Amino acid sequence: MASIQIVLPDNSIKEFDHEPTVLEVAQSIGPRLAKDTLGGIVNDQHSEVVDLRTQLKDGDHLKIVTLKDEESLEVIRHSAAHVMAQAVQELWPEVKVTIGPVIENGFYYDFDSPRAFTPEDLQQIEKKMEEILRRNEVVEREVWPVDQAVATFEKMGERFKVEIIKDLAREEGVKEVSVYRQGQWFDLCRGPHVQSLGQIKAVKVMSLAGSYWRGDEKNPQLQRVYATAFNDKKDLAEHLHNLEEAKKRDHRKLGKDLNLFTFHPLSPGGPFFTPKGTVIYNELQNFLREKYGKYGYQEVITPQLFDVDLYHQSGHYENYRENMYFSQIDERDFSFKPMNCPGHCLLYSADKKSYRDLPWRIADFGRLHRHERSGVMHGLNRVRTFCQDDAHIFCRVDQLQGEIESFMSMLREIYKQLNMQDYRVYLSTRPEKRMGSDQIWDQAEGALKMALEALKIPYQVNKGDGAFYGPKLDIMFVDVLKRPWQLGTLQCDFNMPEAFELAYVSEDNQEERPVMLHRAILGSFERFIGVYLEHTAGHLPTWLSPVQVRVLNLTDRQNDYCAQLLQQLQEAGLRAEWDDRREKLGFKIRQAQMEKVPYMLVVGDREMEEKKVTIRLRSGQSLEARDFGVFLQAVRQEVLLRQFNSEIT
RNA sequence: GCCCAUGUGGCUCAGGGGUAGAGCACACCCUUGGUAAGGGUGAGGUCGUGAGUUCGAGUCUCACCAUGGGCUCCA
Repeated sequence: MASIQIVLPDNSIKEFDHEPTVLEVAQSIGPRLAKDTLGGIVNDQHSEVVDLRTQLKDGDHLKIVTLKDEESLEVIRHSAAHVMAQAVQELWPEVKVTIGPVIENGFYYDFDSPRAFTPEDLQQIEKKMEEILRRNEVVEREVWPVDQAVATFEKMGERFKVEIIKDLAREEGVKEVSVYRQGQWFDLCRGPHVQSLGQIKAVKVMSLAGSYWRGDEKNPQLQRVYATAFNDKKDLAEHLHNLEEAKKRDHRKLGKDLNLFTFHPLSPGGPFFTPKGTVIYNELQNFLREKYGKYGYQEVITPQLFDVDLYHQSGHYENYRENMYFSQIDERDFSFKPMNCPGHCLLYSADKKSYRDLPWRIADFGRLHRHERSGVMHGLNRVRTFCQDDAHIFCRVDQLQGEIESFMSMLREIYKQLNMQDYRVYLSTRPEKRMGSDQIWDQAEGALKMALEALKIPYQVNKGDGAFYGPKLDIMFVDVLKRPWQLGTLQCDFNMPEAFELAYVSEDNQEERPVMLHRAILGSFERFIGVYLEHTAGHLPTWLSPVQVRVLNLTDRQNDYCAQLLQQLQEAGLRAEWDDRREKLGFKIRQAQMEKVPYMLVVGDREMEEKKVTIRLRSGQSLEARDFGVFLQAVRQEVLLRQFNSEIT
């Protein structure tokens, strides 16, 4: 018999007289390894883990996955999802199962239950899961013909499973399906799964939520139980700790604690920025204005309210009405603008444009209103009124690449200055349903690609994910907690210029249609402030801090000196305060710390006599006393240059 | 919009049928204090809104409003 060779990561070869499973290979290496085996990675395919019961072929490269490997989490969690489903059905046999996939930090299972689960039920589920894990049952894989599977699940009343199997048979022509059995309980599943349930060391049921069968509102509503599983108790504890940390830097909490913004029931989704929050808002706007100057943009102001006819022309009424606010005045229908582009098109055609006017880059900090569905609002991240750092560029097709490059450079510059170094770029290309000729799409997609390549910016292609009116770039910012946020975007638009019959006169005196680029870097000020607060945990750079310097006196003997300092700080354009309350230094420091004031100037008799200040940073570090003028210069410089980190040490 | 949870002074929360509590913040007084809370006194709430049950409702029931977790992850 021909021998079957399996290649291990160190390039050693194991030989078999038949096609072995992953587990058999592990057994051939050693019993300890076999015991710990959770799956395998075959031929290094995107580190996708296959079931340990998978049969290997001659010449396969195999990496055995054990508890020690990151990849094992997927297997553990997948099996833990089955354990949860089993636990729920042991507790409430009438509950039907649907699906239970692994997600980013855990897994969930969607149940069809006649009774809504309660928070107490979650604890019960967790207890039952632990009980099942202790039984340490062996997990077995069985392969059933479709007919048998349908009949079995039908008899059990598991209608969702039946639907899944029938769909698989119909859409993918599947003839048989795999079933995993643990003791009496079994579930239809592709795998991979553990050898025995005792290999799952740490589980935690997290939360409860509503969901819909196959994610569609029209389908029956299911109950989703979120949970997670880890390789050991320590990792689980660490994960829970990280969640606590994320909670601490939740922008809604910081917004309250730092007194930056608030909400009122009379304007759901309508944030109020306090004086302090408004400082951040305006500073960001000024920051962008400075960049606009550098990159050749002109700022414009356009109306808030438009006759609905505008939105018929732009197509928003037909496609976006659900999200718009309307108002009738003098028997005429108006709508609040949900975006700036239609207004900008009107402004574009207010006068005759020549090719010499292009590219025409106009920026607008106009307020937008979008009627988001009531259940989707979330702090500053999703609101109903907001302001984008929006701009539109009208240009010729052959100018596209240059404009895209310029945009990406500007984005890179801004993100770098804000210490947002980690971001990903996605290029979405033509969808099935689209407008415009293939030639225009070729040009636009080509321009996007060439611009990214010219700047050596790595990107991923989302094939077919573009808008019907043009391809786009989406920029996902990844924050310090590794969470992605979509902030920046650049979209090519062939539709709007068409709808508004925009034109320019070319060199040879022909009327030509410009291309329109929609672009934003921060997204919206609202969302950006939310994201940035979480990214920095509220430790905003000095130039964005509502209070930049606070003077703290020890006794009222220093009052005159402190008043002088305050005046000089304010005259230098800094946002400075003097805490002149008759409180102890420790108390004043505590307060300034909690407000995350970047610089605390401690002034006692010593400082006063030597005309110095002692600086305390919000990091807790205390610096030695120095000349006030030197400090003032340094802070001014830091603010002027909008530095992220303090140079004062 | 849908499912579940929550809503008590500015903030964080306790109280679960007999008519409102704490800490912080706030005001005043004492304390002049060297790097994250000195002490005292006081003011402040028709307990999200509306209806119902009850002799009596923050407390139980229902409706509404708002907020929070989700509704994208597909055997």
